[in-house]
Amino acid sequence: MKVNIPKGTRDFGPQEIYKRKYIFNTIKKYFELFGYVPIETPAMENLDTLTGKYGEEGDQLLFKVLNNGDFLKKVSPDILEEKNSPKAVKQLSKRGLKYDLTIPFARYVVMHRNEINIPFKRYQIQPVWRADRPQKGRYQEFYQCDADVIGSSSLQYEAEFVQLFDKVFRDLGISVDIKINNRKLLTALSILINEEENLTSITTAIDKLDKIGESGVVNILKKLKLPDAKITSILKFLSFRNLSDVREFFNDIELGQLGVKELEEIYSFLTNQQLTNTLTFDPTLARGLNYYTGTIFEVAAKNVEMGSIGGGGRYDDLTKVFGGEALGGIGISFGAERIFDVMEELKLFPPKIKSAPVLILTLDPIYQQHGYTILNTLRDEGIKADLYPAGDKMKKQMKYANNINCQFVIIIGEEEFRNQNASLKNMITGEQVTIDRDEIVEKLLKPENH
RNA sequence: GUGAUUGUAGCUCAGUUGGUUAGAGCACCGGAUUGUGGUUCCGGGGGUCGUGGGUUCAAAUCCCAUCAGUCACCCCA
Repeated sequence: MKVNIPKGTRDFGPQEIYKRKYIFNTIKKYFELFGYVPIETPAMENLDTLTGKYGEEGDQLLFKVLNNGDFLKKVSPDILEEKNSPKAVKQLSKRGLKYDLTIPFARYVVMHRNEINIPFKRYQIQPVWRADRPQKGRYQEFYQCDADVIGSSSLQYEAEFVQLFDKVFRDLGISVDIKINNRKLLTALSILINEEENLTSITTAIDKLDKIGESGVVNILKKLKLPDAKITSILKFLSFRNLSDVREFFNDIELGQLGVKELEEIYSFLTNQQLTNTLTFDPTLARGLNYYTGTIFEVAAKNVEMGSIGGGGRYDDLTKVFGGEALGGIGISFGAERIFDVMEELKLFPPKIKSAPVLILTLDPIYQQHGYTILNTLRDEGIKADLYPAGDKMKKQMKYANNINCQFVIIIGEEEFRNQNASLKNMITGEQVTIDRDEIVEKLLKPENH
Protein backbone atom coordinates (compact mmCIF):
# COMPACT_ATOMS: atom_id res chain seq x y z
CA MET A 1 0.00 0.00 0.00
CA LYS A 2 1.31 3.35 -1.01
CA VAL A 3 0.77 5.90 1.72
CA ASN A 4 0.94 9.62 1.42
CA ILE A 5 -0.07 12.80 3.18
CA PRO A 6 -2.26 15.53 1.70
CA LYS A 7 -0.74 18.11 -0.58
CA GLY A 8 0.88 21.02 1.20
CA THR A 9 1.10 19.24 4.56
CA ARG A 10 4.18 17.91 6.29
CA ASP A 11 5.28 15.43 8.89
CA PHE A 12 7.71 16.73 11.46
CA GLY A 13 10.37 14.47 12.89
CA PRO A 14 11.86 14.92 16.37
CA GLN A 15 14.65 17.20 15.17
CA GLU A 16 12.23 19.47 13.33
CA ILE A 17 9.90 19.60 16.30
CA TYR A 18 12.73 20.68 18.58
CA LYS A 19 13.64 23.42 16.17
CA ARG A 20 10.06 24.55 15.68
CA LYS A 21 9.49 24.61 19.43
CA TYR A 22 12.59 26.72 19.80
CA ILE A 23 11.05 29.32 17.50
CA PHE A 24 7.59 29.17 19.06
CA ASN A 25 8.97 29.32 22.57
CA THR A 26 11.07 32.37 21.78
CA ILE A 27 8.09 34.18 20.33
CA LYS A 28 5.86 33.07 23.18
CA LYS A 29 8.38 34.21 25.76
CA TYR A 30 8.24 37.78 24.48
CA PHE A 31 4.48 37.77 23.98
CA GLU A 32 4.19 36.87 27.65
CA LEU A 33 6.86 39.30 28.73
CA PHE A 34 4.97 42.09 26.99
CA GLY A 35 1.76 41.25 28.81
CA TYR A 36 -0.14 39.33 26.15
CA VAL A 37 -2.40 36.49 27.26
CA PRO A 38 -2.99 33.31 25.27
CA ILE A 39 -6.24 32.17 23.73
CA GLU A 40 -7.06 29.32 21.40
CA THR A 41 -9.95 28.94 19.01
CA PRO A 42 -11.21 25.76 17.31
CA ALA A 43 -9.69 24.36 14.13
CA MET A 44 -13.17 24.65 12.63
CA GLU A 45 -15.41 27.68 12.51
CA ASN A 46 -18.90 27.98 11.14
CA LEU A 47 -18.60 28.76 7.48
CA ASP A 48 -20.66 31.96 7.91
CA THR A 49 -17.96 33.24 10.22
CA LEU A 50 -15.28 32.76 7.60
CA THR A 51 -16.85 33.42 4.21
CA GLY A 52 -16.75 36.91 2.83
CA LYS A 53 -13.97 38.03 5.14
CA TYR A 54 -11.00 37.35 2.92
CA GLY A 55 -12.30 38.53 -0.43
CA GLU A 56 -13.51 36.41 -3.29
CA GLU A 57 -10.14 34.73 -3.67
CA GLY A 58 -10.00 33.96 0.02
CA ASP A 59 -13.35 32.21 -0.11
CA GLN A 60 -12.00 29.85 -2.73
CA LEU A 61 -9.03 29.04 -0.54
CA LEU A 62 -11.18 28.07 2.44
CA PHE A 63 -11.21 24.39 3.32
CA LYS A 64 -14.81 23.33 3.72
CA VAL A 65 -15.76 20.46 5.97
CA LEU A 66 -18.40 18.15 4.55
CA ASN A 67 -21.52 17.83 6.66
CA ASN A 68 -22.04 14.61 8.53
CA GLY A 69 -24.80 12.15 7.82
CA ASP A 70 -26.57 11.79 4.52
CA PHE A 71 -25.50 15.21 3.37
CA LEU A 72 -26.56 14.79 -0.26
CA LYS A 73 -30.14 14.10 0.71
CA LYS A 74 -30.50 17.59 2.09
CA VAL A 75 -29.31 19.33 -1.07
CA SER A 76 -32.13 20.54 -3.28
CA PRO A 77 -32.20 18.61 -6.58
CA ASP A 78 -32.13 21.72 -8.74
CA ILE A 79 -28.87 22.86 -7.21
CA LEU A 80 -27.32 19.45 -7.79
CA GLU A 81 -28.61 19.53 -11.34
CA GLU A 82 -27.19 23.02 -11.86
CA LYS A 83 -23.71 21.90 -10.75
CA ASN A 84 -23.20 25.27 -9.15
CA SER A 85 -20.53 24.61 -6.56
CA PRO A 86 -20.78 27.85 -4.55
CA LYS A 87 -24.52 27.38 -4.14
CA ALA A 88 -24.19 23.68 -3.36
CA VAL A 89 -21.52 24.31 -0.75
CA LYS A 90 -24.02 26.18 1.38
CA GLN A 91 -26.04 23.02 1.70
CA LEU A 92 -23.15 20.56 1.76
CA SER A 93 -20.96 22.24 4.32
CA LYS A 94 -21.64 24.35 7.34
CA ARG A 95 -18.11 24.37 8.77
CA GLY A 96 -14.69 25.25 7.49
CA LEU A 97 -11.09 25.13 8.72
CA LYS A 98 -9.86 28.45 9.97
CA TYR A 99 -7.97 30.51 7.42
CA ASP A 100 -6.18 32.88 9.78
CA LEU A 101 -6.22 33.81 13.45
CA THR A 102 -7.57 37.32 13.10
CA ILE A 103 -11.17 36.65 12.08
CA PRO A 104 -11.67 33.90 14.67
CA PHE A 105 -10.22 36.34 17.20
CA ALA A 106 -12.72 39.00 16.16
CA ARG A 107 -15.47 36.41 16.57
CA TYR A 108 -14.04 35.53 19.99
CA VAL A 109 -14.03 39.16 21.10
CA VAL A 110 -17.65 39.66 20.11
CA MET A 111 -18.75 36.45 21.81
CA HIS A 112 -16.81 37.13 25.00
CA ARG A 113 -17.11 40.88 25.07
CA ASN A 114 -18.20 40.97 28.70
CA GLU A 115 -15.41 38.71 29.94
CA ILE A 116 -12.45 40.56 28.47
CA ASN A 117 -10.77 43.69 29.69
CA ILE A 118 -10.12 46.55 27.32
CA PRO A 119 -7.42 47.05 26.16
CA PHE A 120 -7.28 43.34 25.50
CA LYS A 121 -3.85 41.99 24.63
CA ARG A 122 -3.97 38.46 23.34
CA TYR A 123 -1.59 36.14 21.59
CA GLN A 124 -2.39 33.03 19.67
CA ILE A 125 -0.12 30.38 18.15
CA GLN A 126 -2.11 27.85 16.16
CA PRO A 127 -2.25 26.14 12.79
CA VAL A 128 -4.40 27.55 10.00
CA TRP A 129 -5.33 26.04 6.64
CA ARG A 130 -5.47 27.38 3.11
CA ALA A 131 -6.26 25.48 -0.08
CA ASP A 132 -3.51 27.36 -1.84
CA ARG A 133 -1.14 25.76 -4.31
CA PRO A 134 1.99 25.01 -2.29
CA GLN A 135 5.38 26.47 -3.12
CA LYS A 136 8.49 27.56 -1.33
CA GLY A 137 7.63 28.63 2.21
CA ARG A 138 3.90 28.16 1.54
CA TYR A 139 1.89 25.26 2.79
CA GLN A 140 -1.76 24.29 3.10
CA GLU A 141 -1.34 23.78 6.83
CA PHE A 142 0.89 26.21 8.66
CA TYR A 143 1.24 27.99 11.97
CA GLN A 144 0.58 31.62 12.64
CA CYS A 145 1.87 33.44 15.68
CA ASP A 146 -0.29 36.50 16.26
CA ALA A 147 -0.45 39.18 18.92
CA ASP A 148 -3.08 41.90 18.94
CA VAL A 149 -4.16 44.74 21.19
CA ILE A 150 -7.71 45.81 20.73
CA GLY A 151 -9.62 48.69 22.19
CA SER A 152 -6.83 51.24 22.28
CA SER A 153 -5.55 53.69 19.71
CA SER A 154 -2.43 54.53 21.71
CA LEU A 155 0.68 54.61 19.58
CA GLN A 156 2.67 53.15 22.45
CA TYR A 157 1.61 49.77 21.09
CA GLU A 158 3.22 50.50 17.74
CA ALA A 159 6.45 51.18 19.59
CA GLU A 160 5.91 48.04 21.66
CA PHE A 161 5.51 45.86 18.57
CA VAL A 162 8.66 47.29 17.03
CA GLN A 163 10.51 46.24 20.15
CA LEU A 164 8.80 42.87 20.20
CA PHE A 165 9.93 42.18 16.64
CA ASP A 166 13.38 43.45 17.52
CA LYS A 167 13.83 41.27 20.57
CA VAL A 168 12.43 38.08 19.07
CA PHE A 169 14.61 38.27 15.99
CA ARG A 170 17.60 39.27 18.09
CA ASP A 171 17.15 36.14 20.20
CA LEU A 172 16.70 33.96 17.14
CA GLY A 173 19.85 35.42 15.65
CA ILE A 174 18.17 36.73 12.50
CA SER A 175 19.26 40.17 11.39
CA VAL A 176 16.20 41.99 10.11
CA ASP A 177 14.94 45.27 8.80
CA ILE A 178 11.70 46.39 10.40
CA LYS A 179 9.87 48.50 7.86
CA ILE A 180 7.19 50.90 8.94
CA ASN A 181 4.68 53.04 7.10
CA ASN A 182 1.22 54.46 7.64
CA ARG A 183 -1.82 53.75 5.51
CA LYS A 184 -2.97 57.31 6.15
CA LEU A 185 -0.11 58.46 3.95
CA LEU A 186 -1.24 56.24 1.12
CA THR A 187 -4.79 57.47 1.50
CA ALA A 188 -3.51 61.05 1.61
CA LEU A 189 -1.62 60.36 -1.60
CA SER A 190 -4.81 59.28 -3.33
CA ILE A 191 -6.53 62.44 -2.06
CA LEU A 192 -3.66 64.61 -3.24
CA ILE A 193 -3.82 63.29 -6.78
CA ASN A 194 -7.61 63.07 -6.63
CA GLU A 195 -7.76 59.32 -7.23
CA GLU A 196 -9.52 58.17 -4.10
CA GLU A 197 -11.64 55.62 -5.91
CA ASN A 198 -8.42 53.93 -7.11
CA LEU A 199 -6.88 53.76 -3.66
CA THR A 200 -6.91 49.97 -3.47
CA SER A 201 -5.49 49.44 -6.96
CA ILE A 202 -2.78 52.02 -6.36
CA THR A 203 -1.95 50.46 -3.01
CA THR A 204 -1.59 46.96 -4.43
CA ALA A 205 0.53 48.32 -7.27
CA ILE A 206 2.84 50.07 -4.82
CA ASP A 207 3.05 46.91 -2.75
CA LYS A 208 4.62 45.12 -5.72
CA LEU A 209 7.42 47.65 -6.11
CA ASP A 210 10.22 45.55 -4.68
CA LYS A 211 9.16 42.63 -6.86
CA ILE A 212 8.47 44.23 -10.23
CA GLY A 213 10.46 47.44 -9.90
CA GLU A 214 9.51 51.00 -10.63
CA SER A 215 8.83 50.38 -14.31
CA GLY A 216 6.45 47.55 -13.42
CA VAL A 217 4.53 49.81 -11.08
CA VAL A 218 4.36 52.53 -13.71
CA ASN A 219 2.93 50.00 -16.17
CA ILE A 220 0.18 49.05 -13.76
CA LEU A 221 -0.61 52.69 -13.04
CA LYS A 222 -0.77 53.41 -16.76
CA LYS A 223 -3.26 50.58 -17.15
CA LEU A 224 -5.38 52.38 -14.57
CA LYS A 225 -5.33 55.30 -16.99
CA LEU A 226 -3.59 57.61 -14.57
CA PRO A 227 -2.16 60.68 -16.26
CA ASP A 228 1.63 61.06 -16.21
CA ALA A 229 1.53 63.97 -13.76
CA LYS A 230 -0.18 61.79 -11.16
CA ILE A 231 2.22 58.93 -11.72
CA THR A 232 5.08 61.36 -11.22
CA SER A 233 3.54 62.43 -7.91
CA ILE A 234 3.24 58.82 -6.79
CA LEU A 235 6.86 58.11 -7.70
CA LYS A 236 7.95 61.22 -5.88
CA PHE A 237 6.15 60.07 -2.75
CA LEU A 238 7.75 56.64 -3.04
CA SER A 239 11.22 58.15 -3.21
CA PHE A 240 11.00 59.80 0.21
CA ARG A 241 13.23 58.44 2.92
CA ASN A 242 12.53 60.84 5.75
CA LEU A 243 9.41 62.20 7.31
CA SER A 244 10.11 65.92 6.83
CA ASP A 245 9.90 65.46 3.05
CA VAL A 246 6.59 63.69 3.46
CA ARG A 247 5.24 66.41 5.71
CA GLU A 248 6.10 69.04 3.15
CA PHE A 249 4.65 66.92 0.33
CA PHE A 250 1.31 66.68 2.14
CA ASN A 251 1.29 70.33 3.18
CA ASP A 252 -2.38 70.79 2.40
CA ILE A 253 -3.65 67.30 3.17
CA GLU A 254 -4.79 66.93 6.74
CA LEU A 255 -4.71 63.12 6.69
CA GLY A 256 -1.13 63.23 5.41
CA GLN A 257 -0.09 65.49 8.26
CA LEU A 258 -1.77 63.11 10.70
CA GLY A 259 0.06 60.13 9.27
CA VAL A 260 3.40 61.88 9.65
CA LYS A 261 2.52 62.93 13.16
CA GLU A 262 1.70 59.35 14.12
CA LEU A 263 4.99 58.07 12.77
CA GLU A 264 6.87 60.79 14.61
CA GLU A 265 5.15 59.88 17.84
CA ILE A 266 6.15 56.23 17.42
CA TYR A 267 9.74 57.30 16.83
CA SER A 268 9.69 59.48 19.92
CA PHE A 269 8.49 56.54 22.03
CA LEU A 270 11.52 54.68 20.75
CA THR A 271 14.04 57.50 21.10
CA ASN A 272 15.80 56.16 24.15
CA GLN A 273 15.29 52.49 23.40
CA GLN A 274 18.06 50.30 22.09
CA LEU A 275 17.18 48.38 18.96
CA THR A 276 19.38 45.57 17.71
CA ASN A 277 17.81 45.66 14.27
CA THR A 278 17.06 48.54 11.95
CA LEU A 279 13.77 50.41 11.83
CA THR A 280 13.16 51.96 8.44
CA PHE A 281 10.45 54.32 7.29
CA ASP A 282 9.40 52.94 3.92
CA PRO A 283 6.69 54.76 1.94
CA THR A 284 6.63 51.88 -0.57
CA LEU A 285 5.39 49.52 2.10
CA ALA A 286 1.69 48.99 1.45
CA ARG A 287 0.64 45.45 2.47
CA GLY A 288 -2.22 43.80 0.69
CA LEU A 289 -4.66 43.42 3.53
CA ASN A 290 -7.31 46.01 3.15
CA TYR A 291 -8.41 46.32 6.72
CA TYR A 292 -5.30 48.21 7.77
CA THR A 293 -5.99 51.90 8.33
CA GLY A 294 -2.99 53.26 10.24
CA THR A 295 0.52 52.04 10.95
CA ILE A 296 1.73 49.09 8.91
CA PHE A 297 4.76 46.88 9.55
CA GLU A 298 6.74 44.40 7.64
CA VAL A 299 9.86 42.55 8.68
CA ALA A 300 12.38 41.30 6.14
CA ALA A 301 15.40 39.15 6.89
CA LYS A 302 18.72 40.51 5.77
CA ASN A 303 21.25 38.31 3.97
CA VAL A 304 18.66 35.90 2.65
CA GLU A 305 16.15 35.72 -0.18
CA MET A 306 12.79 35.27 1.47
CA GLY A 307 9.48 37.07 1.59
CA SER A 308 8.48 38.90 4.73
CA ILE A 309 8.88 36.93 7.96
CA GLY A 310 6.63 39.17 10.00
CA GLY A 311 4.13 41.91 9.57
CA GLY A 312 1.10 43.66 10.89
CA GLY A 313 -0.69 46.89 11.29
CA ARG A 314 -3.41 48.99 12.83
CA TYR A 315 -7.03 48.56 11.90
CA ASP A 316 -10.41 50.09 12.79
CA ASP A 317 -13.57 48.13 13.47
CA LEU A 318 -12.19 44.62 13.64
CA THR A 319 -15.36 43.46 15.32
CA LYS A 320 -17.91 45.32 13.24
CA VAL A 321 -18.35 42.45 10.78
CA PHE A 322 -19.83 40.38 13.58
CA GLY A 323 -22.16 43.12 14.71
CA GLY A 324 -20.25 43.97 17.83
CA GLU A 325 -19.32 47.45 18.89
CA ALA A 326 -16.56 48.82 16.71
CA LEU A 327 -13.28 47.99 18.39
CA GLY A 328 -10.10 49.01 16.67
CA GLY A 329 -6.66 47.76 17.42
CA ILE A 330 -3.27 46.75 16.17
CA GLY A 331 -1.77 43.35 15.57
CA ILE A 332 1.30 41.62 14.30
CA SER A 333 2.13 38.17 13.05
CA PHE A 334 5.30 36.12 12.90
CA GLY A 335 5.71 33.92 9.84
CA ALA A 336 7.00 30.90 11.73
CA GLU A 337 7.37 28.64 8.69
CA ARG A 338 9.50 31.15 6.87
CA ILE A 339 11.48 31.94 9.99
CA PHE A 340 12.26 28.22 10.14
CA ASP A 341 13.49 28.23 6.54
CA VAL A 342 15.61 31.33 7.11
CA MET A 343 17.20 29.80 10.18
CA GLU A 344 17.94 26.56 8.35
CA GLU A 345 19.47 28.46 5.48
CA LEU A 346 21.64 30.62 7.70
CA LYS A 347 22.34 27.72 10.09
CA LEU A 348 21.13 29.69 13.08
CA PHE A 349 19.76 26.88 15.21
CA PRO A 350 21.89 26.28 18.28
CA PRO A 351 23.72 22.95 18.05
CA LYS A 352 22.44 21.62 21.35
CA ILE A 353 18.76 22.22 20.95
CA LYS A 354 17.66 19.04 22.67
CA SER A 355 19.13 16.86 25.39
CA ALA A 356 19.18 13.10 25.09
CA PRO A 357 18.59 10.87 28.12
CA VAL A 358 21.26 9.11 30.10
CA LEU A 359 20.98 5.56 28.80
CA ILE A 360 21.41 2.54 31.03
CA LEU A 361 22.76 -0.56 29.30
CA THR A 362 22.64 -4.02 30.79
CA LEU A 363 24.77 -6.83 29.47
CA ASP A 364 22.48 -9.64 30.45
CA PRO A 365 18.72 -9.77 31.02
CA ILE A 366 19.31 -10.90 34.60
CA TYR A 367 20.52 -7.39 35.48
CA GLN A 368 17.51 -5.68 33.96
CA GLN A 369 15.61 -5.23 37.23
CA HIS A 370 18.73 -3.83 38.75
CA GLY A 371 18.99 -1.36 35.87
CA TYR A 372 15.34 -0.51 36.27
CA THR A 373 15.93 0.46 39.88
CA ILE A 374 18.78 2.76 38.89
CA LEU A 375 16.60 4.20 36.13
CA ASN A 376 13.94 5.22 38.61
CA THR A 377 16.48 6.69 40.99
CA LEU A 378 17.68 8.95 38.19
CA ARG A 379 14.18 9.91 37.09
CA ASP A 380 13.22 10.71 40.66
CA GLU A 381 16.12 13.16 40.72
CA GLY A 382 14.82 14.81 37.57
CA ILE A 383 17.55 13.37 35.37
CA LYS A 384 16.30 12.46 31.93
CA ALA A 385 17.03 8.76 31.74
CA ASP A 386 16.17 5.60 29.85
CA LEU A 387 16.90 1.90 30.05
CA TYR A 388 17.75 -0.10 26.95
CA PRO A 389 15.52 -3.19 26.75
CA ALA A 390 17.64 -6.19 27.63
CA GLY A 391 19.00 -8.75 25.28
CA ASP A 392 21.07 -7.09 22.62
CA LYS A 393 24.80 -7.19 22.29
CA MET A 394 26.70 -4.37 23.85
CA LYS A 395 27.82 -3.10 20.50
CA LYS A 396 24.26 -2.68 19.38
CA GLN A 397 23.29 -0.94 22.60
CA MET A 398 26.22 1.44 22.35
CA LYS A 399 25.33 2.21 18.79
CA TYR A 400 21.80 3.02 19.82
CA ALA A 401 23.10 5.33 22.55
CA ASN A 402 25.31 7.01 20.02
CA ASN A 403 22.52 7.45 17.49
CA ILE A 404 20.21 9.14 19.95
CA ASN A 405 23.07 11.43 20.99
CA CYS A 406 23.44 10.32 24.58
CA GLN A 407 26.06 12.20 26.47
CA PHE A 408 26.29 9.50 29.13
CA VAL A 409 25.64 5.80 29.36
CA ILE A 410 25.62 3.67 32.46
CA ILE A 411 26.79 0.11 31.97
CA ILE A 412 25.64 -2.72 34.22
CA GLY A 413 27.42 -6.00 33.61
CA GLU A 414 28.48 -8.94 35.70
CA GLU A 415 31.29 -7.04 37.37
CA GLU A 416 29.21 -3.99 38.24
CA PHE A 417 26.41 -6.13 39.52
CA ARG A 418 28.73 -8.10 41.76
CA ASN A 419 30.34 -4.98 43.18
CA GLN A 420 27.09 -3.02 43.39
CA ASN A 421 28.54 -0.19 41.37
CA ALA A 422 28.24 1.05 37.79
CA SER A 423 30.38 2.09 34.87
CA LEU A 424 29.65 5.60 33.72
CA LYS A 425 30.82 6.43 30.23
CA ASN A 426 30.97 9.87 28.70
CA MET A 427 30.06 9.32 25.06
CA ILE A 428 31.62 12.55 23.92
CA THR A 429 35.05 12.19 25.51
CA GLY A 430 35.02 8.40 25.62
CA GLU A 431 36.11 8.57 29.24
CA GLN A 432 34.75 5.81 31.46
CA VAL A 433 34.84 5.51 35.23
CA THR A 434 33.63 2.99 37.75
CA ILE A 435 31.62 4.66 40.46
CA ASP A 436 29.49 3.71 43.42
CA ARG A 437 25.76 3.52 42.92
CA ASP A 438 25.26 6.47 45.25
CA GLU A 439 27.62 8.63 43.25
CA ILE A 440 25.78 8.33 39.96
CA VAL A 441 23.17 10.98 40.65
CA GLU A 442 25.67 13.38 42.14
CA LYS A 443 28.02 12.97 39.20
CA LEU A 444 25.30 13.45 36.58
CA LEU A 445 23.91 16.54 38.27
CA LYS A 446 27.24 18.36 38.05
CA PRO A 447 26.75 21.58 36.15
CA GLU A 448 29.38 20.82 33.50
CA ASN A 449 27.27 17.88 32.40
CA HIS A 450 24.40 20.09 31.30
C1' G B 1 -6.95 29.36 -11.09
C1' U B 2 -2.37 30.02 -14.98
C1' G B 3 2.53 28.34 -16.45
C1' A B 4 7.24 25.64 -16.06
C1' U B 5 9.89 21.51 -14.33
C1' U B 6 11.11 16.76 -11.99
C1' G B 7 9.61 11.48 -10.66
C1' U B 8 15.37 5.45 -10.74
C1' A B 9 17.05 1.63 -3.49
C1' G B 10 15.06 4.43 3.05
C1' C B 11 17.94 9.36 1.43
C1' U B 12 21.01 12.13 -2.43
C1' C B 13 21.78 11.09 -7.28
C1' A B 14 24.38 8.53 -11.99
C1' G B 15 22.53 5.66 -16.01
C1' U B 16 25.84 7.36 -23.25
C1' U B 17 22.56 7.47 -30.09
C1' G B 18 16.82 2.79 -27.10
C1' G B 19 20.64 -2.87 -26.56
C1' U B 20 22.83 -8.44 -21.91
C1' U B 21 21.69 -9.29 -15.07
C1' A B 22 19.77 -0.91 -13.66
C1' G B 23 24.66 1.39 -10.55
C1' A B 24 27.30 4.71 -6.70
C1' G B 25 27.60 7.31 -2.02
C1' C B 26 25.12 7.63 2.55
C1' A B 27 21.76 4.78 5.68
C1' C B 28 20.45 -0.29 7.27
C1' C B 29 21.94 -5.59 8.63
C1' G B 30 26.07 -9.07 9.63
C1' G B 31 31.37 -10.01 10.51
C1' A B 32 36.65 -8.51 11.85
C1' U B 33 35.90 -7.31 17.93
C1' U B 34 31.66 -13.29 23.09
C1' G B 35 32.17 -5.97 27.90
C1' U B 36 32.39 -0.57 24.35
C1' G B 37 29.57 3.59 20.09
C1' G B 38 31.28 7.58 17.03
C1' U B 39 36.98 6.16 12.99
C1' U B 40 38.73 1.69 9.72
C1' C B 41 38.32 -2.99 6.81
C1' C B 42 35.28 -7.12 4.71
C1' G B 43 30.53 -9.04 3.41
C1' G B 44 25.03 -8.73 2.80
C1' G B 45 19.86 -7.42 2.02
C1' G B 46 17.07 -3.95 -0.48
C1' G B 47 14.23 -1.60 -7.12
C1' U B 48 6.50 -3.16 -10.24
C1' C B 49 12.76 2.71 -12.87
C1' G B 50 5.58 7.20 -10.06
C1' U B 51 1.15 4.75 -12.58
C1' G B 52 -1.46 3.21 -17.16
C1' G B 53 -1.24 2.74 -22.26
C1' G B 54 1.50 3.14 -27.03
C1' U B 55 5.88 2.80 -30.66
C1' U B 56 9.83 -1.06 -31.24
C1' C B 57 12.88 -7.38 -32.26
C1' A B 58 14.19 -4.56 -27.68
C1' A B 59 12.03 1.11 -23.35
C1' A B 60 14.55 3.71 -17.04
C1' U B 61 15.62 6.01 -22.01
C1' C B 62 10.98 7.77 -27.35
C1' C B 63 5.34 9.24 -27.59
C1' C B 64 0.43 9.98 -25.09
C1' A B 65 -2.39 10.13 -20.74
C1' U B 66 -2.62 10.28 -15.54
C1' C B 67 -0.96 10.93 -10.53
C1' A B 68 2.54 13.10 -7.21
C1' G B 69 6.41 16.52 -5.86
C1' U B 70 8.99 21.14 -6.69
C1' C B 71 9.23 26.18 -8.51
C1' A B 72 7.14 30.75 -10.50
C1' C B 73 2.57 33.87 -11.35
C1' C B 74 -2.20 35.40 -8.93
C1' C B 75 -2.66 35.91 -3.79
C1' C B 76 -0.35 35.41 0.64
C1' A B 77 2.48 33.76 5.96
